[in-house]
This record gives sequence, structure tokens and C-alpha cells, in this order.
Amino acid sequence: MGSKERIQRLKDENRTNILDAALQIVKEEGWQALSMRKIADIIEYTAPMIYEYFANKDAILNELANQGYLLLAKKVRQAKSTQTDLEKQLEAMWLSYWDFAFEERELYQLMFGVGTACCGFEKTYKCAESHGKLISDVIREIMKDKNPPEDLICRKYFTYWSIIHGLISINLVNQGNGENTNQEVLKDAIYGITRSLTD
Amino acid sequence: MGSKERIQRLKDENRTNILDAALQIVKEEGWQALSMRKIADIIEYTAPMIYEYFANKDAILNELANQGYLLLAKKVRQAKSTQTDLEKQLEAMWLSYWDFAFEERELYQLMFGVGTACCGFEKTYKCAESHGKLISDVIREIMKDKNPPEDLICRKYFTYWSIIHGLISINLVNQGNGENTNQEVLKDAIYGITRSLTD
DNA sequence: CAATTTTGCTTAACACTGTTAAATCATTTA
DNA sequence: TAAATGATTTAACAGTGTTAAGCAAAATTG
Repeated sequence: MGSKERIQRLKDENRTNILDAALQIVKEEGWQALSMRKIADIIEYTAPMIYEYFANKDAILNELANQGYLLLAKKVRQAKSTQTDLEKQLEAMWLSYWDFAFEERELYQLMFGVGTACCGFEKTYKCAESHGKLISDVIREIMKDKNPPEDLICRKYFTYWSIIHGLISINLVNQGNGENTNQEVLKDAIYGITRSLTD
Repeated sequence: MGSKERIQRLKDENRTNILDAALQIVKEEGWQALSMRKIADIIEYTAPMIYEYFANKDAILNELANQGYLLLAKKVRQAKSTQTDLEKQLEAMWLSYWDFAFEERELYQLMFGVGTACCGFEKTYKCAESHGKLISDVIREIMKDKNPPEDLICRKYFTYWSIIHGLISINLVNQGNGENTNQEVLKDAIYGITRSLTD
């Protein structure tokens, strides 16, 4: 009765086919376009069949996210192994993290809940009275002794924004991750970048 | 024929009622739960009526986001006005930005496309071989001369993560915002934080 | 081998979603 | 009062996730 194993192997295959199909759809059409029926089309079954393998749609997303975590950890580990100096290791690891986010764009979105909502935020950033302009103005003022080019100001603004927005994002997704730690990271970061403006 | 104006006033009122209802639903049940029919229920009309005021659901989201931008800019401006010293202004502005994100959680999510996807990422962060652990290990190693407490390492890790994740988020939402600028901000940031580990 | 149970899979259906076209009702205009 | 315009609703379409019922083939049992 070795057919038990053959059947199990077929089942496993179906399972991975479902995950592969889901990822394929998302890569081609985005998360918004992912539906059970489309997955079913690709694996050449009907939609209810998927529920034999996954409790619901969220379970599929969860499993994909977990695959993402494994892949990310693997890449980070590989990056570390390319360097011996500790600080270079750290840099390589973060750069591989960065690369992962864009190579596996869709997985990263899923894993860290980002970039799924609507847009229309580019325009407003350029709006005359936007927070971006207001803050950039102060940065320019602080740095005025050095006659900074406009793109340096933009870079500094982005540095601030990134760390604050990043910290917010992490907190919004992973709600409540130690209020105290946050405040300290936040102030540390603001202070650190501000110091770099005048150094 | 002053009724023209009265009718216009009623129309305006309906428009804002729609936006208010949408925000109310989102605050109570989250973005996922927002539907045209639920909005209609609240404003005591039927769903198709909404299309007299907004082209589609996205148009509603867009308008809400724009309200958010205005509110954020206002708060940042107010924060600035509380300080005279430039660096303190900057700090106050970023702190008000921070506060806005949590006071107006839902708007922030909409404006910057964050925290809408699924979760399950807390567990994996704690997983033994996760990227988080791998990176934290290197941070600990770099700082080992100072016998750092575990929560300081965690804070440093979060600082790194925030700025990199923030930069990624901004790029994933606002796709392609000058590749060169990104790389410079990224390396600047990594270097800056790394320096703070050994200082 | 025949009868029965189990398994794999599909069809049909439910309650939703955004959105559009047609029908209805109220109000203003001629 | 009759016609026309505007406001509002009902009905419908195509799509969503999900569940229950049905069916046919395979496996198990007598």
C-alpha cells in the first residue's frame, strides 16, 4: 500500500501549487486581484477544493508570509557569511534586507503590511503648505550656514521621515511594542539626525 | 429663488456626511469593513445615491486622505509655532507628526498605505533563526565591550529597522523616488547608527 | 464478485462587495 | 393642470469568500 504515500505526495504538491498560484497572481496583478477562484483556475480545480488545503484565504496569506520570513532570514544569513568584519557584516545584512524588499516586493508587502492602500500622496507632498514643505524649511534654515544644495535637504528630510514613518509603521502593524522603547528610539533618532545637520 | 442655495447647502451637507460616515465606520470596524452600503445606511440613503457625490469608492478614500494631509500640515504648523529655537521646532514638528499617526491612526494608514495587510509577523520575529535575531546578534557582538543590556540592543535594532523599513515603505508606496537618493539615505543611515553603537 | 462506505471533486447556493441602468416618486416649470 | 426636470430607489450584474449538498469514482468490506 505505497499508494498512501503517493497520494500524500499529490496532496503536498497541490498545496504548494496553491501557494505558487497565489503568488503568481499577486506578482502579475497585485494583492487586490487575488481571489480564490483565480487560484482555482490556475491549479485546475474549483474554488471549494482549496478549502481542503487551507482553512480560508487568510491562511494562504499567512503561509506565504511565513515563506517570506524564511527566505528573508536565509538571505540575511548568506549576506553575513560574505563578510568577516562585524560592521561590514551588519551593513551587508541590512543591504540584503533592503534588496529582499524589492526583489520580493509582494512578499514584503504582505509580511510587513505596507503599500496596500490607495495612493494620491505624492501630489500632496509637493503641496505648498504640506508638512513635508514645512519641515524641509526648518531643515534648510538650520543648515543655512553651509549653503546646502536642495537635494541634500531633501535627503535629510527623507532620513528623518524614514525613521519616524518606519517606527510608526512597525507600531501600527505590530500594535503596541513597548511604549517606552518607542519614545526612546524616536528621540534618539531625531537627535541623531539633527546632530548630523550641523556637524 | 434662494432655494438654489438651500439645496446646494443640503448637497454639501450630504457630501460631508458621506465622508464622516466613512471615517466613522473605519474607526469602529477598520478599513476592511468599509462598504458603500454601510455608508448609505448611516446617511440614511441607498448606496447608489453616493455616486451622485463621488465617482467611486476610491474617490471617497482620496478625499479622506486629503483631509488627512490638511490636518497633518495644520498640526505640524502649530507644533512649530510653540518653539523659537530651530532645532526644538524640528523636534516638536516630528513629535506632532508622530502623535498625528496615532491620534488619527486610520487616516495615517490611508495616507501612507500602512498596516492594512495581514499580521502574523510578531511570532516570526521571535523565531530563533529570524532575520531579527541574526542582526541583533551582530549588534550585540559589536557592542560587547560595553556590556549592553538586552533592551539597548533591541532599541538599536529597532532604530536600524525603522529607518530601513521606513525608507522601503515610502518607496513601495510612492514607487521610484529617485534611486540615487535612496541609496545615499540608506548608507548614511546605516553608517550613522553603526557609529552610535561604538561611540 | 457485489454491496457499501469513503474519498475527491463539482455544482449550487448564501451573503456579501462595487457599480450601473431602469423605474419611480417628488418637485419645479410652462 | 400637464410636462419636464430632478432626486431617490429598486433591480440587476459581475464579482468576492465561504459553506452545504450532490455526485461519481475509488477503496473497503462482506
